[in-house]
Amino acid sequence: MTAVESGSSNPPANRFPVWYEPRHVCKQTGARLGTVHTPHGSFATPAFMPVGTQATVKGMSPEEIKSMGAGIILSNTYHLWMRPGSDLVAEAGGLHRFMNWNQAILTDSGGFQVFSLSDLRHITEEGVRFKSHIDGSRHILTPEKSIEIQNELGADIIMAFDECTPYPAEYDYAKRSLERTTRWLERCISTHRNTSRQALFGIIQGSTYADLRRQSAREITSFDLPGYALGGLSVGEPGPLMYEMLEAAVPLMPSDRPRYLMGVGTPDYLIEGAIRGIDMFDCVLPTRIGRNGTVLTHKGRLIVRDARFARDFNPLDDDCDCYVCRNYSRAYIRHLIKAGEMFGLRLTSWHNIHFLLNLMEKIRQAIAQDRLLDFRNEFFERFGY
RNA sequence: GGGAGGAUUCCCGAGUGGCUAAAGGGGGCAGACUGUAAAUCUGUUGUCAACGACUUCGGUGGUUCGAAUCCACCUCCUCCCA
Repeated sequence: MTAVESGSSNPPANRFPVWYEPRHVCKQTGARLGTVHTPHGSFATPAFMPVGTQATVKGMSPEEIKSMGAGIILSNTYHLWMRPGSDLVAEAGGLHRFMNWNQAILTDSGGFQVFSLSDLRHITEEGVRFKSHIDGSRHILTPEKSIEIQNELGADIIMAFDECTPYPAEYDYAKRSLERTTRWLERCISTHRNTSRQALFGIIQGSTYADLRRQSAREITSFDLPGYALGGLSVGEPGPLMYEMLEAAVPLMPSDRPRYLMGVGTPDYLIEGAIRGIDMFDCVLPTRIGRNGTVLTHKGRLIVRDARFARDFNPLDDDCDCYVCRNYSRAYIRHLIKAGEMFGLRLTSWHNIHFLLNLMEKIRQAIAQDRLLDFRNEFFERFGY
């Protein structure tokens, strides 16, 4: 349960463009409260990063995302490479200017697309050959190419090109895959040009095998990088198995660098991740389930599209003070969704993003007060875990 | 007034003697969604005491072992000619 702090750094971490400033460690859980500094502002951790794959958090304006308290968002190398092209983004003055977001941005390397576009790609030691999901054209994404693209895009944090291993994975495959991800990291590091403005994070793999997670953590953290991530989790494995992997890997990750758990997640995973020493999370969940008619509430998920809410004039969550809950009812939002009105999708996305950002704020407060375990129990009591 | 074509399960629309409770859409209902090929996908959608039974394809009456499908008449709708 308690994340072990280890590996104090000798050189100061703030020699990187992105660096972790510790604030407090929860006496009850070992969870970390901190601040991550970037060339485009700082954000408090543990932090949730809304996902804006195609240089937009679907349905939301940057101003709206910012007003909810997000200090950093994600975007995606593969998708921006396919369309509109990283050269075009560079010509626009970089991703921040292109999309009018002046706070921090993290770009994923395309490693997740190795996983999610598995029918359209082939992996070799050199890299990954893709057939474009847009027009079927053939492309090869290598560690070098991914970093070149990310250098052009200009995000504050860029990710190493990895293989997001699917679940379940055979032990031998998971081992070979993680070792290749380590070799790819070396190539990413030697390609990375803009080291003064962009921080490259390495990604720990190892599937659901604790010893492989430890092996990967040792290999990846042997490179002196501004931050480290855990990938290949939350891809279908049972929750307790993911927690086990965190407990295996996190203690091997340096305490003076941000730790990022990729692709997570649900409220319970966010809390459990924070308890185990994670600082950064991202997930498409709030926007995706929002567009599909589901909202997060303090009492659990609620499919507001369902008929039983047709005449429910209460807010989505009676314990929420977001713009949506202050102004609109379940009945109205259900109506918009049933009628195919885009505003409905915006409202559910809005509320869901707010819900997770607000949850992170509560987690940070609980850490500051050394009561994150109590908070977890109180939250789960109502949320239904 | 004459001629032609239609009426199918919530809607649109296939089906033209048994394999049809009836294709396919839409709509409805429910579920899923975790570094976004997702405003997507999946299931379900006559009734019931429900591994079986019953009632359905405008109405009535026939033909047949058997009809949504064939025949007769009736009702309504659309189109064309006067």
